[in-house]
Amino acid sequence: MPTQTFLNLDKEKRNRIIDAAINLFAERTYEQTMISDIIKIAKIPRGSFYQYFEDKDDLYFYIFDIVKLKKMEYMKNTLTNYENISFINLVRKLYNEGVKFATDHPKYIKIIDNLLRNKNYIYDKLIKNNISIAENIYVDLIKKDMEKGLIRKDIDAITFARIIVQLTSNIAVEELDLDNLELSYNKMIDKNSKILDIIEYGVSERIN
Amino acid sequence: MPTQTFLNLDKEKRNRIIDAAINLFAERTYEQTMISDIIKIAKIPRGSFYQYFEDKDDLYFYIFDIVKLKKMEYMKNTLTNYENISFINLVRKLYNEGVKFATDHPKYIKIIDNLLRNKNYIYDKLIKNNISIAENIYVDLIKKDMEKGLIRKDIDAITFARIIVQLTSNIAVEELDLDNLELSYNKMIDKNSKILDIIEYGVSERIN
DNA sequence: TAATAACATGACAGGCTTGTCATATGAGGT
DNA sequence: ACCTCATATGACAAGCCTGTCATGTTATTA
Repeated sequence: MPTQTFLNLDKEKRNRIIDAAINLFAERTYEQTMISDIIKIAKIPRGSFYQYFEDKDDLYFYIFDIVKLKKMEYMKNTLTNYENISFINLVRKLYNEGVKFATDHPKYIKIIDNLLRNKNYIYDKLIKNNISIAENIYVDLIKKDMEKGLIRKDIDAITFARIIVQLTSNIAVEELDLDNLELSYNKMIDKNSKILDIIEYGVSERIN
Repeated sequence: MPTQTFLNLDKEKRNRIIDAAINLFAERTYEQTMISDIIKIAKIPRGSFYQYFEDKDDLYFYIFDIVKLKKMEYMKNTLTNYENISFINLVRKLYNEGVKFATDHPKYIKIIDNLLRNKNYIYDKLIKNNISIAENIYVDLIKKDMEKGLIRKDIDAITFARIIVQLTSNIAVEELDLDNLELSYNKMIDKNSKILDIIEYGVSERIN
């Protein structure tokens, strides 16, 4: 948590620091990003930084919170209202919302991507837990769809949930090209749809 | 490449260094592993290390080569002789051979895992290229199976290949428990089989 | 045995980072 | 004008790591 001093800062200065951090964490991993770089770009003295944040972790968590909140804005609706939709279509929707978020806020998605690519203690703190929560929710939804006959009952729900987590958390970002966001958007949407088509067919009730 | 001096070393000393490196690279990532740790465990002076290897990269590449060669031993047969087998069954076979390798040489698979989890420049050098080679081979095989009617023709071959790469390179290791290798083995084989069942059905020709 | 080549050794310089602290500056209230 | 509290500042200590090098030590060969 940033200090009160940081929160009291005038907006311009605060944003200078936040922007510098976002730009750097988007370019490099957590370890590769040095406080020295951040203060150089944000044009604040070293001493000030430590008056605003306890340490690098403190800053990173603060920035990641901003990213997370923004991503939630895109998914909130879907996540609070998924009763009347099949699991696969829920995943489709979330995926597409994620893609929209990614192209609207490429730097934010780069930050997330850097975190996912680097499974250190920060990853453990910020992601690991959430993934297992997601997995559990997915398993429940999959089981419901099994009852409804949308998914074969001989599928292993946990395995299926993990396939989804695995595929959704990684593949999309590879296509993100900062210089051509519109093309990236279309590519990602297309790819997601193709992946989920295969999966959907793979788990659907066999027609005998 | 290690120096001639290193290769001239008596076996005991050479193995002490190799073992120390393997143990450390299995426990920690490349960046987290310090030369100081290696020489402490191998019980050689700092100066000697630099008489054997140019730097940390040099040692790492050497160790990784050992790992790669060992893994190849397990897959060689399948990889040189995959004409009369469907793509999905090839993947099944390779996957199961990978699992055998993993349980026979848990430290080696940990080294690979640490590399896959940390996408830095070492990853780029050692893995990235191979993945795209694998992808290309997969695409060819997928297309052949499409001709044979084993895989639906409306599947996007590249997408399918990537799904396979993605799933096979990541999921298995999560189950590896060094304290119970037999159980791990069974779990991994089981999981792989379940994943590939879903995928196989997902891409197979629809029966109308 | 003497000379030469191969190998061993650890102190040390150099580079980079983080976090601290004593001091300076400014803003608001009385 | 003065005092006080909040904020600003950058030099610096301390830590850590890498790679080098001058100097021993051992092996080999003539």
